[in-house]
Amino acid sequence: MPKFVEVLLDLPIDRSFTYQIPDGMEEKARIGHRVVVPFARREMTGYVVETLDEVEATYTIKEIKRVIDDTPLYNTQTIALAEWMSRFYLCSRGEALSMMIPGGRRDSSIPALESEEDLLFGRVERLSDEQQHAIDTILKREKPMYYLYGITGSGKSEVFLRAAEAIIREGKTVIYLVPEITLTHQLARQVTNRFSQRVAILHSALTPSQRLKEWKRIIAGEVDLAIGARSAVFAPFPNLGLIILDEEHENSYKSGNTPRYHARQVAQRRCQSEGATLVMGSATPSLEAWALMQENKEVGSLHLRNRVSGGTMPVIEVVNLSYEKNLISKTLQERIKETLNKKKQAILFLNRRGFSYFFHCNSCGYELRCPHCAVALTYHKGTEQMVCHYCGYRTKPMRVCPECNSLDVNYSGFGTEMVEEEVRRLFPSARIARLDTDSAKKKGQVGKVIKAFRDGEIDILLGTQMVAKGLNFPLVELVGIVLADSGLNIPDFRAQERTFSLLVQVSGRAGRYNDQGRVIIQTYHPENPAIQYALRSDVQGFYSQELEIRKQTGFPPYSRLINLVFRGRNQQKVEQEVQKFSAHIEQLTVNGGAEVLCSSECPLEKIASNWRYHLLVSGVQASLAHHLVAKALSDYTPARGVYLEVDLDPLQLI
DNA sequence: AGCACGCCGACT
DNA sequence: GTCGGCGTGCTC
Repeated sequence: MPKFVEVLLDLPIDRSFTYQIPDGMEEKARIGHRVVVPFARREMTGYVVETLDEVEATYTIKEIKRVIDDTPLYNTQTIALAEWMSRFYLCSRGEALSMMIPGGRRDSSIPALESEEDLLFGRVERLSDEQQHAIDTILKREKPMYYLYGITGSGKSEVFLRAAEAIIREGKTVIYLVPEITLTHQLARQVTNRFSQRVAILHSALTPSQRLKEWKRIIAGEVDLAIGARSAVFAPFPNLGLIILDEEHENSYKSGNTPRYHARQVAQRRCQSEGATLVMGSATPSLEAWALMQENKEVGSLHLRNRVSGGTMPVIEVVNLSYEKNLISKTLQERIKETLNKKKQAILFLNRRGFSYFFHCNSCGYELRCPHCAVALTYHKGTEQMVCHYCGYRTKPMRVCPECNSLDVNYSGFGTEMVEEEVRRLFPSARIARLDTDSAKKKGQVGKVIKAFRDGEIDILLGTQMVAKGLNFPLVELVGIVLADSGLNIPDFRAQERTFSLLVQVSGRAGRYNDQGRVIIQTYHPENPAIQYALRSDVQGFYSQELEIRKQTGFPPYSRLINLVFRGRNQQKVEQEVQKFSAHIEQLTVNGGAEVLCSSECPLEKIASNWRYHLLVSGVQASLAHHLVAKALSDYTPARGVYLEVDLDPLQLI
């Protein structure tokens, strides 16, 4: 009977601590149980990862205070995954494990959108040849991963579900990952019906105790399929057969706090070590996934070309805003009028992101770009400089727009409020509602607006990113993208990819229930590749030229980026610390292959009275960048009051 | 991450 | 003389 245990704690130190098991507690203090332990004059929740019969110690070993769980919450496989995560994402094992276990640190995701989904679950339809071929290929499992690539409405969900059913019939289990926003009550109900209750729903709105209950059902073998967002990738199935990753391109698969894991990477790892198959799907794959598909080694590419339920693609028009007086162009005004006359609805989409922290021309939207990285420069008010956050290039902001000679250049921009005002002025009798992050803060507000819109009580819905996802409303005939450029100008090498993806996703949805679907893209740069390829629905064309650009500029997938963010109350101290670390890592950068690209203030240099500086490391070979940072971090602890966060494969540098 | 210990400045 | 700044080290 073991008398000692090794315990991991949710601390940024990567060590375990030894505790003694009090008499009579031996049965319950096993691997997989959470325990309460005394630790440096306080109590903490710990995770038992090992049991020991005897230990040699030069210190006095303390006793476990109490055991939390009656039955194990995790197994050696889970612990191994946490170990991998700590190595891969450069965090401690305790941080990784406590992030995986419910009741641990909360997963701070956005509250779920109460919209309904249109995945045609439950309805048994005849499969198309393409779908049948995809299912057959997946079930052969000749490759460890498959990518189901096809437009919205091509029946990806049905392929996923049939594959899941087949795997479950083999006695194995399935994890079905969806972006947070698509996991709705209706979707949950449909999946539950289809798999006759043997389903666990891991929703972010669940309380820790509800989440724990679902975990225990999974462990107890009462469940064949778990559906959920990002963190559902940790669902503790002992006999995992399949992981489905729907809408693979979605950024919400990447965690926003330490460890900043990506559900796709974790899923890959789990499938690899547990002998399961990974099936991903999207109409607009991430460039990383696309590159893997082209290689055709580990990822098998399955293309769904046709829409299952018919429905034509919408007519897409591009309007050049340069020749327009108003923010809402004559063409868009005309289309809105037509739509309203037909008693149909319109959605106006505005990508507001980024306008506040970069400098641009208010007349034509012109933006200063980095000559080395081809990304927009970020305006720093304090130093009156334009800075590239990938290579550190600096220059003075412009006084006159070089494109249109306008003097109206500054760092302010227009937001949803401004557009709303204009729309109200143009259509005084229309019923208009706004849906964005500000209005989403009020609880229940989002659901109310969406319901009203669905019930036809609103004519024009105005919104940001939020409306782009769940916008399947039968009465919508018109989608207007008020300013496609606002996404193109953000200082990010993925700006083109995101814009293209968004345009394709939005267009794909507009024609879903309706043969009259129309999409109007307003832009100052109609010649932009993202817009042009989206207009022609040329997905492959966009990816090949974008991959070429990434190759030339040395960005992912042709390199690995690691962003190290230092933050703290005291600006001087944080700055000093970055410089100190920069010198330290520079010294290790000897045989090349990986280098420090840039170390400077963050694009948003102060958040919640915390000063932020970052250091960006890049490696042509992923492992070289990883090794360099791991080595630099191995014998380093930041000064007091300075906190370091590691972001491996960052999606944005804010 | 916390929390105590310890060594230097300005205060009832 | 003490209160309190934050630099350093440790936690089984």
